[in-house]
Amino acid sequence: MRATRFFIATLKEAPADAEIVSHQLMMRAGLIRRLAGGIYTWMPMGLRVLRKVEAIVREEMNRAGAIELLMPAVQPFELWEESGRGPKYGPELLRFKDRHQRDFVIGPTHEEVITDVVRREVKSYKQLPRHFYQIQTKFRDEIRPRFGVMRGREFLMKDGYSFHASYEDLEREYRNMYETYTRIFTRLGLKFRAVAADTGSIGGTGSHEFHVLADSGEDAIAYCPNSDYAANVELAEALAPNTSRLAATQTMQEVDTPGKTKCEDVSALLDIPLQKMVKAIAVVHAQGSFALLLLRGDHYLNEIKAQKIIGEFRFANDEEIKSTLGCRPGYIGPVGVNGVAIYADHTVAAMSDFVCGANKDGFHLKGVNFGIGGLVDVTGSNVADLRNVVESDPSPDGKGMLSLCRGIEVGHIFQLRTKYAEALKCQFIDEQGKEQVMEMGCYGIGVSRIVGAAIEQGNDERGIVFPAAISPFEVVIVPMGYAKSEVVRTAADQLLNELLAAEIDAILDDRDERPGSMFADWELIGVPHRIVVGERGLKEGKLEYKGRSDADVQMQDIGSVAGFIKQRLCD
RNA sequence: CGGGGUGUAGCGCAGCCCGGUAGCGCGCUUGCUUUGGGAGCAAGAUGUCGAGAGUUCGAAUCCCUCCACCCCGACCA
Repeated sequence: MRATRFFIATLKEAPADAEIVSHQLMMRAGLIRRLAGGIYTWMPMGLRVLRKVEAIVREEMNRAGAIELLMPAVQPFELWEESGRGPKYGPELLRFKDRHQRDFVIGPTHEEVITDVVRREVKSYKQLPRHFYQIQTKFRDEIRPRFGVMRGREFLMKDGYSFHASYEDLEREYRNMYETYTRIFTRLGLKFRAVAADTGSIGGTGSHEFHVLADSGEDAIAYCPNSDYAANVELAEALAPNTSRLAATQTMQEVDTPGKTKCEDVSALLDIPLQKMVKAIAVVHAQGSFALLLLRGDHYLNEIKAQKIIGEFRFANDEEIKSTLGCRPGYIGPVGVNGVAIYADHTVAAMSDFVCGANKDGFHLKGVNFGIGGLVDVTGSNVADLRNVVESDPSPDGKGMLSLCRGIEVGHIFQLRTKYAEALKCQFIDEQGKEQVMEMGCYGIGVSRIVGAAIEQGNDERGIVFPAAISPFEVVIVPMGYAKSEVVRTAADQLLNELLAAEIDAILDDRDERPGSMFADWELIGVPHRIVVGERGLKEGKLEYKGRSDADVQMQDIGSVAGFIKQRLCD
């Protein structure tokens, strides 16, 4: 490829609406342009990246035995009524009517359509198992599209659906996909981690998310460095402490803490460690009853866990707190409250001689103990895992301590079991001639999101640092004075031909720009390898090589460059 | 949807409070010079000031309505 025949659309400044680095860099490098909220054009440079990701995904899916097909983006709404998902999906499902006033949707996912295909085409156990997948544009009318291509409304996704005669076979395919996804993300050159995910109503161990690790990721992940345990912090279990509660040694005492409404402030004022503090969070149940959730001073509430224990709730507002407890938020405590349910985190239940709010503005209590002086003891179902795990909590698999990191969800595999097959009557005849409902799995990869995630993971002050596998070009040739110097022009043209002949995806920047702006452009775009052709080096029969993240250049003999690059790309 | 904010040239912004000539930087066009890290000089082009209605002799500026976009919260690849 030659730059003058391609389309390079770099920008010095990023549009103001691009918030995170990957979005800014994708705009600046001319990979994408915005059409409407959450809807982007993939410019030629960006499309090359997208296609490379797609190709790797396709290759590995095919190798894993999945069969590609392509389903319509437009689906009749009836199918969604049949599966019962129409109402549940709600406004995220983009609906419209055709000229005959028939209801249609633009597909946000394809469980219904694929199940409809399979229920019509697959009748016998002899045709099972089958795994169909497609790489296709989806539309989800997100409440808040943001982060460019990472949470767009229109996006490219690989979605696969497998059908089985037995649960055992579904499990086999699930493991197959776990391994396939691992291969895909490895080939893409990304740092990633598979984490256990919520399986909702279906339960079991049947769901994993694949996260690209990046500090800016939206999800917090807890993992054990000594084992393969990893889970979304939303799910990661905080084990109950294995030490039992110590006997009380102090008597309860009111202390003056004017203006100190945060655990950290009270801890500093009283010179008592945060780990001896208890915070109480006031919530209101769906039925209207009040409850207090007790957490250690340095821990944070996990709303998902709490919801599972106490049911739907919302946070109490200031007036409700005032009228029920008689104080402002910041001074809430569990002592002397009547008719208010108290739920304690495991850690809190094992505490003694602690500090908490006095339910009186400007005061806290110290030397507080469960079962003494107006504080009921907490036992049984009122003690639960209510908090987010923190760094160095014990790993639930008992193999060491947890570490935390952040990730971007780019893949999700799920054992659907018979949820859709049942609703849509997707059945087959088994060996005994009996009609059975198929077991299903589904497996998604956010293809366009991967591009954003890769950039989020690989960038520096100069721009994108692409893994070679998905860079728009593998090598760029930057000539010094292409228009002026015939030696340079000849050498550059010849090198381009050599690289292309060696099946290296190379581009020659023949724009005759000033060197500075060519260097800046290609560093912004993130091409991993660069060769400079200049009269200076040519005199000695040498070309200059620099890797995108290298500190220095190195000189290579003109004849050995193609081989050298080939070697680099294999590393 | 709730809360906050922004719409002025392709991009980044000033002007708005206090109404009166539409402005800056980058980019773009032309010419000359320059050519190993986003060049210099000179000359140009580009705007329904988000849309509509209103107040006024006069509105980018004040008032109202709408629209779009962004940020913070509940979803997901």
